[in-house]
Amino acid sequence: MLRTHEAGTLRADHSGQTVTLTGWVARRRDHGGVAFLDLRDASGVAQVVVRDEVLTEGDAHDLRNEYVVKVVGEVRNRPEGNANPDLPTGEIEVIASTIEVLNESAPLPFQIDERVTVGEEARLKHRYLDLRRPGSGSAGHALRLRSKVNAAARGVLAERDFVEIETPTLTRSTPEGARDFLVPARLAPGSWYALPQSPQLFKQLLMVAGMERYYQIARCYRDEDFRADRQPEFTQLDIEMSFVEQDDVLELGEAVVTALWKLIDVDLKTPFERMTYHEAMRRFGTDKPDLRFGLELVECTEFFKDTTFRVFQQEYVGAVVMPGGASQPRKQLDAWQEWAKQRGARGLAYVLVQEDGTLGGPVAKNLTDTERDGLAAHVGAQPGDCVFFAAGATKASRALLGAARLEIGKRCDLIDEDAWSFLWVLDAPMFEPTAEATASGDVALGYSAWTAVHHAFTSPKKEFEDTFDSDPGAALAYAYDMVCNGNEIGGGSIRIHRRDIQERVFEVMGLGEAEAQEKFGFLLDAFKFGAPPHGGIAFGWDRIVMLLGGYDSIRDVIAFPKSGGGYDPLTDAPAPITPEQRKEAGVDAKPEQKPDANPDGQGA
RNA sequence: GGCCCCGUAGCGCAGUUGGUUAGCGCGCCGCCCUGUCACGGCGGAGGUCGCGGGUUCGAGUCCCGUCGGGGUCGCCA
Repeated sequence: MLRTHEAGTLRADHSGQTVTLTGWVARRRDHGGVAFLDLRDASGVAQVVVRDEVLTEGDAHDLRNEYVVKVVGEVRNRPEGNANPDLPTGEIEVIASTIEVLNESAPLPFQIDERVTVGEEARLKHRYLDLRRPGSGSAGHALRLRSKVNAAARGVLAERDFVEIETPTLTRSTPEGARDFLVPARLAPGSWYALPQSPQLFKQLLMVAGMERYYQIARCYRDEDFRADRQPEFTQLDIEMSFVEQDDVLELGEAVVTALWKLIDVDLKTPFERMTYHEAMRRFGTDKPDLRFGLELVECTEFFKDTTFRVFQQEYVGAVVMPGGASQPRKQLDAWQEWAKQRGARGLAYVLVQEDGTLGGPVAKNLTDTERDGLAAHVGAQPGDCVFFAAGATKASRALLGAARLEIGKRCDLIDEDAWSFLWVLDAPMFEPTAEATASGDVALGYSAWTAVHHAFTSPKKEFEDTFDSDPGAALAYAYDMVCNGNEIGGGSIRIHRRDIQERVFEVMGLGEAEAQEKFGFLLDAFKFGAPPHGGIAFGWDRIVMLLGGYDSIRDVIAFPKSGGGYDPLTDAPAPITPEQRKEAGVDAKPEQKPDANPDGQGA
């Protein structure tokens, strides 16, 4: 090693020792005859005192920020009154006897000092400098945390004899909802690999293979539009187990997550709270409720059963209360309308409960006396509160109220930012009407009235085994999501392992035998040979590290993330290819037209 | 794809109702300084105001378009 100690580890009891340090010049305070260098390495910072003669000898007179240096010197306690209590190494300093410049640094595009704010665009373009920035909120800290997260998960899984297995990243398009990234196959011009959206099918094959307990920290690829919590390539902790029931998977999931939160000194209570999908939708208007605050939705359909107010004569009427909301100025209430419209709603009806108990706002005068008298009590509103209503289709109205609940929680500061709320959302429906899916632009798999909510291999709950095809809308699945503070951080299901049930599921989805065989024949084939009952779960790894570290974006916890449009500001990828590459890759090759070829190129 | 916000020096930002030479902090360059710790002092360099068009006597400022970034809805295990 070029050094004997790491700068950030030096303490008063090193005093008197001669040490060799290596690192970067974080800052230089030159007083003419003596200069103070803050020497930074990965462990932290130590102050080095350099006399003018030593600087001259080391040809280090023009030392600038981020020069790489090697310092030999003696550790000693700082003179009386010169200690720096803000620094872990503040008791001591290193009196340099020699200093050697190992490398110079050009002037920086931005300052490494973590107290200086730098825009994300600049940081991503020079990510290697961004990662060099110290501090607990830095991207570099996030990567170190992430490494510990990986190790903690591996620890739990190794303890239980799980097998870590890598699956291909060049594969066939798998039947999940998103667009695939495609890679041309040079040796088969006109044919393409797809990058996996997840290792879903491979992990099921591994169960058929008798591995029994599989996991992988797996890179997944989806060609969709991005968000703060989405990247074109992202990471899942992917797990699959044989001979298990739903409770076994949930228990394992809790064990993994508990180990992760221990890293930030949070003890999670297990088992986690459980809630059915329907209950979550009814009470919170979402399948990933944030339970750090109350403010549940109130069903009002029955209450307004005989209403004369046309707006409320709907399949569903619901409400959410905004504490103290009655004092909002008119402008603010109008802004709520805009907010609702942005979400595709017509608006957000509201009633203001005045301090004297009378009701205000434009809706109030349309209500009958009985309705006015009972309303506040029914929705649990106090004088001074504002009651927001949504009326219309059940699903859309609840979604709007659920979003309003969150917005109210934020605006009224009802969310305890230090709290961690974990729960399982269980019993998701197996199918949703294709109309709902396609109306929202979804590409439905198959050609029937129903499409799978989770995916096509999700097992119906035992009590729906006989009826899921006669009444698909009512069928519930062994499907579960782990929710943390309103974020879905993991999800999975018990899979179908019986061929007859799988075929009936395909039938509900309108997927013919030939088409099923074409899309994932290799899985169906495998299932002929003694597929064990199995199930699993996948965790959104980037999102989990983001939550653990308190970051706002998953870009902060990815070493080299992409910006909007899938662009990498560091490498300038994606980039055009040369005509030669184009020819060789076979990008433009026309595939041979098979007689029964399906024109649908979506790969589901 | 829709909507909202942003784009001014290497970085972070200000720039009034459209008005003369576009500012501030940090950084950078030079000189000085022996106890500083986001050291300090003196001096200096650095700008196609994202790009294109328009309105105007005059545009960083107003209008249209476009590109880039961020957020959000759509979409997305």
